[in-house]
Amino acid sequence: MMAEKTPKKTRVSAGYHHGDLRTALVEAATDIVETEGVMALSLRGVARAAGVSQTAPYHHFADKEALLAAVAETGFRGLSQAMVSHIQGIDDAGDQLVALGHAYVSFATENPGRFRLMFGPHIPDKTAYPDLVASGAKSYDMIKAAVQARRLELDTHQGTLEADTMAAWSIVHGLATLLIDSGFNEESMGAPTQKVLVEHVTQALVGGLGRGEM
Amino acid sequence: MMAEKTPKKTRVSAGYHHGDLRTALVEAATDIVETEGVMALSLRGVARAAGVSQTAPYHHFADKEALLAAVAETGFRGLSQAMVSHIQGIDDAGDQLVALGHAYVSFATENPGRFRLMFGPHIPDKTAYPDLVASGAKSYDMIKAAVQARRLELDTHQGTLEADTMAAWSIVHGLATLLIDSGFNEESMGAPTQKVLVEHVTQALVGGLGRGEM
DNA sequence: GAGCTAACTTGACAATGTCAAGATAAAGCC
DNA sequence: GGCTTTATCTTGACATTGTCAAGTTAGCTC
Repeated sequence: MMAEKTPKKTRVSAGYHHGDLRTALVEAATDIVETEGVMALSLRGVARAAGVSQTAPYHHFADKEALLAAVAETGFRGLSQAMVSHIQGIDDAGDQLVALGHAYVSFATENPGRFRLMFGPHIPDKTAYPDLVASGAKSYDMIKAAVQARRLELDTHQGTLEADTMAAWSIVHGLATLLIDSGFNEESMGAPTQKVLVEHVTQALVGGLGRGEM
Repeated sequence: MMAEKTPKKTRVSAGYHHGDLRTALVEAATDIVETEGVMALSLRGVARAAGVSQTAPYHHFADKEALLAAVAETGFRGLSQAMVSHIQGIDDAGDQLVALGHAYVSFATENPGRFRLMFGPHIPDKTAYPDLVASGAKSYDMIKAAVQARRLELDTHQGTLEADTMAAWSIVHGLATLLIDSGFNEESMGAPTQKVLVEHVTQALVGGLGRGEM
């Protein structure tokens, strides 16, 4: 036989014990969230998709919301991963910020279901899931680091680092949510326009950061 | 008697016919959305709050989503109203943009439930509700007009009006959603900070708009 | 092997969204 | 006035859902 043993992480498939139901459930849920939307997801449906009984998920998640939190967490991990790989080899802080913007917006438009889950109201109190908060903080910290570097480049001491970080985060986050939420893509523009938009929008910010008029 | 007749818009209260169930339902739903969150809203609960049977709402709304759309619509109306009143008497386009930012963010933080409903995934296909789209477009148009004016002030012909509008909308929308979604308010800052943040963030944009480095 | 425990199942319950059929009353027509 | 029409609201029902309680299975330790 080709595979003599079934280690921990691979599915054992057709037994009473599933082998790795937890990740199977997260994957099935992610799939549903991405293809049919959060609204269409039911715990029972996820269990069905994973080939187990309705109550099996309760041995791995406290309730439906906890499953969603796990899905959101993998989303945050994917997001910060994408951000990391987008700034590799870029030294200029301004360029880094633009690159982070591209990564952020691309992730959102490519995984709208997860993105909405990550920031939407389906997990009302996200602080109840420490792992969620932790993986979410990574993206924030990356933006903050780039903003910090940019401030050093410009020798800016105006405003606070946090406020500038919020500005940077706001603009990419806003663009991302607007792109996926307000049916902008399809009608009024084509595929390449998104990149141009991100470029323009982030440049507007990068150009404006050091220049307060207050 | 003090009130001799019951005109169309006031509740007739205790009859078989309600008088104005539609608006009563929207009001009850808005209340629940704002106090307990969208997640906690059930059609039956709304009906209960309005003092009617479970299926009464179906004579005024096709389904639960249609009720939510109506709530969201009043939200959009309130938003553009707030925006209008915030720029009254302001001539400078840059100042107008800042004022619009304040209006936008204040509306979001003061009506987080409605705001989440307006842009969140609970109404998956918003284009199915023309009135919703129409009232949403008003806010967009106001931002666009201010951006247009700002471009004239700066004599900018760089990028497109739409792209600049998206930049402006993105930054205020992003800030608004981040403020209400990522538990930022309570912990790390006090009440006055929000205003400062809006000021800083919008100024960063206004300062950057005319200054592309592309 | 015996027993322990985690993983899974069946069965049930209350709550929900929604449909079908009937009851009520307000408005229009004579 | 009385009669008919029609919009409004109700009762009753159904499938689906989230979740609990109690039982079953099987892998692990000794």
